Amino acid sequence: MKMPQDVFIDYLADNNLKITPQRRLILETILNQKEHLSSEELYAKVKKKDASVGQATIYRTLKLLVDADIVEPLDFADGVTRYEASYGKEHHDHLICTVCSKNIEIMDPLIERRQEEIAEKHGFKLCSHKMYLYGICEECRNKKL
Amino acid sequence: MKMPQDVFIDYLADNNLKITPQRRLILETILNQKEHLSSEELYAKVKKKDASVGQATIYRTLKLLVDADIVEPLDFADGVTRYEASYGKEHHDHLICTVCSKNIEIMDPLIERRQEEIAEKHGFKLCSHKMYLYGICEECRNKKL
DNA sequence: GTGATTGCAAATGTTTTGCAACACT
DNA sequence: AGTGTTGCAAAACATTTGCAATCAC
Repeated sequence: MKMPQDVFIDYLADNNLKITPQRRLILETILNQKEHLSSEELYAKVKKKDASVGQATIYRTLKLLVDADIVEPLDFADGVTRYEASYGKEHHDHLICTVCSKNIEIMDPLIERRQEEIAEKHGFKLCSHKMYLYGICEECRNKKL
Repeated sequence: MKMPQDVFIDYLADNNLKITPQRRLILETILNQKEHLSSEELYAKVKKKDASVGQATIYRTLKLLVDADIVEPLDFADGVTRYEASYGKEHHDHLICTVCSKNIEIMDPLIERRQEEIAEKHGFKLCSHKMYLYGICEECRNKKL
């Protein structure tokens, strides 16, 4: 299995784009991160390593990484797009606490299979899907009492 | 089954809010609409009936309608929130053609139940969920050949 | 009459874009 | 050298908010 870095390099080469220190740094920063970072949060982390990097470069590089299928945009319905390194990882969905933003990764073959069936039934060839479950976690429910 | 209009009136009364021509008009406009309107599109439709209504009133009223469980916000991940009248209608998800944007409403009790189970397993009380299936419809696949 | 509501314009917050300077190949 | 890239600031975009005038009850 290729490293994400190499996938990126290949993607850039294939599209006549250039490998730059900023692009390397931004990808490294995402890869070293367990959590789902917003562009703003990523910007802060990148700045710690190189204060000269601009916001715009973050956005532009994220777009490339998404396009290269290395990173996936997530929508937790709080107004910001978050990103996670997805290359080489198994697909999963998210269960999100709407109070504390706790985020659990879920994987359910039964649902995955059913989604395929539904798409097929309607004559669709499924490309991708997004599923977000929003709820309140046990901790937060107990806090309220 | 109560009419959505009456649900709204009750909701307003319960919260010491007032019934205004603008609020009536906005609800009517959404109810008369089959498609999923963005705030912008709704604004345009409302203006045709009463040009004096402001954007802000659209947003404020949409918030009320969502809160009253009459209308549901949809997120098709294209930067705009869309809305659909949901009161009295069964919950459904969306199957979207990424080529022609065709949009099919789907309903699958099996998936719904499974979602509940997954949430419960993790100690969550499920509030809502979003599921979007993205694929290419038969028509668009045939066009390509 | 009183408090909620409105339209407007200004503010907000995220993401995008134009541009001149600069860097990768 | 030449095209792609960068940082900056300004722009764009959807949405929210402050406020004085107005309206519903």
